[in-house]
Amino acid sequence: MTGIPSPPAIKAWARLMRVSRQLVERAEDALKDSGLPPLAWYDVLHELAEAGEGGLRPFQLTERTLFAQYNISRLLARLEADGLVEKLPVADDGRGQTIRVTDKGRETRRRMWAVYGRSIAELVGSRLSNDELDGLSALLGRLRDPPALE
Amino acid sequence: MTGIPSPPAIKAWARLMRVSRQLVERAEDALKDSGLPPLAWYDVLHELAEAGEGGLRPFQLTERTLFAQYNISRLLARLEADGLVEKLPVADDGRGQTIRVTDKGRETRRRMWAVYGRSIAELVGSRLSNDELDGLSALLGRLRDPPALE
DNA sequence: TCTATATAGATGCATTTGCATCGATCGTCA
DNA sequence: TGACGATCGATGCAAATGCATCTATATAGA
Repeated sequence: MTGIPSPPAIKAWARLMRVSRQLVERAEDALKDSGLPPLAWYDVLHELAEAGEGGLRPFQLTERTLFAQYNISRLLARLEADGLVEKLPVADDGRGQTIRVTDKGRETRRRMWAVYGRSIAELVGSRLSNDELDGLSALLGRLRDPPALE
Repeated sequence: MTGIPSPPAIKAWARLMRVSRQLVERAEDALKDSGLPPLAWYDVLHELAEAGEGGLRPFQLTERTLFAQYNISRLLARLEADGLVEKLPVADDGRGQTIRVTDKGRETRRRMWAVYGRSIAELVGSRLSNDELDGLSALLGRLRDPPALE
């Protein structure tokens, strides 16, 4: 019975695909134009900054960011090469490591946010009222996996 | 003044990014599990099927699908290698070509839709009412570029 | 304790993407 | 007509991604 999507479902899906791609592209372009790293770096730096001194394990980053494991592994290698994060051995698990953001990483994140935040404000904040934005968040929240109760 | 995004804007943006990535991933996985080509192929085959016998020029595909020019160029090469599309010289423009979907391409699209459509129905259609879906489409429509009047 | 299985993270290899640029043709304007 | 800039589409090369697999450590069970 749910085999064939209804026209409203198709339309909403199509818009979601198109708009999200467009917005990502715009935000990426803005970062590039400012000579800053791509969005993926921001996502990771953001998570690490929120985690604070304790840092995070790579597998925790894969959970929170939706990036694949091997993707995080190599992304962290690049971030480390740039001095934005540091890898620390973790005491009670010889397999693992803890990733902590460095001062330089924090600074990079700050500079990225100046550009990224402006993109968000322009692309989304200026086009919908706060009530509409809340409505959008609520609808999107229902599409999450697992479906949250909200 | 629009430099710093409001909290509702940030939340809506974050959900949009996360949900859209999650949904794409789910849909891609479903196609892969059925041994079918990726979503990008569907997008192109869909546009070409809609265009009918007249076909489309590659640059028209880049406009409609948001894929970069070089991306379309290589995607078409793969589709042609698989016999899903054919490239025809175009009479009044020696630089260009017309891309037309083949019967095999139409058949592949049909088989992809059986899976893709089910994903849409499950991931979106079954989670929101038709009114909610329409509301979502309307809100997303306001985020398009250029901002449509709707 | 010893073995089997699961988990953390890295990596070799193939494919895809991004970027810059190229060759070819078109359209415009002198 | 001839020259010049713009447009169409392809491609070489570097970087990123996907996939499968690997090593190392941890955990569970006999």
